[in-house]
Amino acid sequence: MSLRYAILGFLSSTPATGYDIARDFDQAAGSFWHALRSQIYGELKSLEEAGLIRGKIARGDRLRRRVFSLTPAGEAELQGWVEKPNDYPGERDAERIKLMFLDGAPWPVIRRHLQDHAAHHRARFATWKLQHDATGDRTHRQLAGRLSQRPAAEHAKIVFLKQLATEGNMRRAQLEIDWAEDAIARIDAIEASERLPPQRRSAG
Amino acid sequence: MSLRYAILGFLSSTPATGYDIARDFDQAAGSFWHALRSQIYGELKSLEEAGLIRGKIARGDRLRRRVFSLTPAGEAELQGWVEKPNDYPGERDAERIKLMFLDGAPWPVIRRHLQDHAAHHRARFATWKLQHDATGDRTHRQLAGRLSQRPAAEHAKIVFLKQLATEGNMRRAQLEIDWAEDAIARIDAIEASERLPPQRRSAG
DNA sequence: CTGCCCATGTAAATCGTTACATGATTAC
DNA sequence: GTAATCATGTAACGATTTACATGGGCAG
Repeated sequence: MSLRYAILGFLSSTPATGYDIARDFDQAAGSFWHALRSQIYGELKSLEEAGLIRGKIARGDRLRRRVFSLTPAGEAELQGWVEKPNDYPGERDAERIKLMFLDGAPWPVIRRHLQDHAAHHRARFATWKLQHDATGDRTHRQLAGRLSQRPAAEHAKIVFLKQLATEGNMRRAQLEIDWAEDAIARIDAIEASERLPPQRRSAG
Repeated sequence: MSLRYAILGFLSSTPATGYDIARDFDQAAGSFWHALRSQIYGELKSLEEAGLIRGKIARGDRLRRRVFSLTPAGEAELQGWVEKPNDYPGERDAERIKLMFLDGAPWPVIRRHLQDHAAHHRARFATWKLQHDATGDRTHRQLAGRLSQRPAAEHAKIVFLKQLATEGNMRRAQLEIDWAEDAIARIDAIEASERLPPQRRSAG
């Protein structure tokens, strides 16, 4: 059900077309909830049928783009949802399964797995950092829209929460990098010791 | 597709019935890939049709339980999969969406959200630690099965990788706890300063 | 007038959850 | 005998991915 609310959240910052949402989702609410165009259009349809959003075609728009915005019911629905305790999904982590069952593979294959992992999270870190910085200096598009419709007294809180979220994700990415690099160092040590002929315990 | 491989991985440690898998999944391969009984039975059926596992009813078993084990094709399929680079799924994190759009809620509601988050991950940490310790002393059931069918020379590697995985998850859980506690402390400070009458900058 | 981006969808298939259905065995 | 647990599934629904389909506007 979360896509529903990710979209409501997006639209609570600024009205947008389905295309806008699909295009910007990965830099805004959707950076925490990935979704594809096809799914977004479907969800918009169902949100409109539920009366939570309304789509209007600006007169004179030749492309007949439908610009969606929240209805009061939609605002209430979003607010009700965010205040409900989160229910955490079960673990689903293919990377860990691969790692565990790589125990029949040679060390270089395992090292590669961990290097890929670190590389992936270095890229993730960079994109979270961009969002974090763009939030700090208020150049972030969605954020700017949100601030513009809220009293100045609330701005600090809005920025604080958004940065709390992005900061947490930066810390997560950094942890994955550190974990993988630690693991690689330990594997280097293991491999080095395996390459030596078996040693006696005494140094005599 | 990963459930398929989580099950293949499970069965690569020990033969089991669908019921066994469903019961023990959360302490074994399934601790990294949550799944329900109904889905497991379905996947077993499809794995058997694909010739990757085989189910046998032990003669004399009144319950006619089907004990599944990997075929050589299944072993090859698993090995091929784990060595392929992982493709990381898009972000899907309802907690972060809630946090961001809690900016219209009072601080106590936000603090509660973060306390719940910390509590959730304290529980997760504890279960990962149990697995990690049970791996270290070889009392972990699935691990014991796996070790018993592999040469002693490989045991250290098998334990190392499993502990690498559980250790990583412990670190993740700890990070979430730290992040939430940091955030709560910052909110405490904000609230304390908000409760004071607006202060002038000079201390005169 | 051609290729690219804007813009909106539908269809089919797969993956995952929730609810339902059934029967055997074991402990009390 | 009856309740709990063992054991195996099916059905319906919802969420997600992949592929397909269509047409307008704009720059060269």
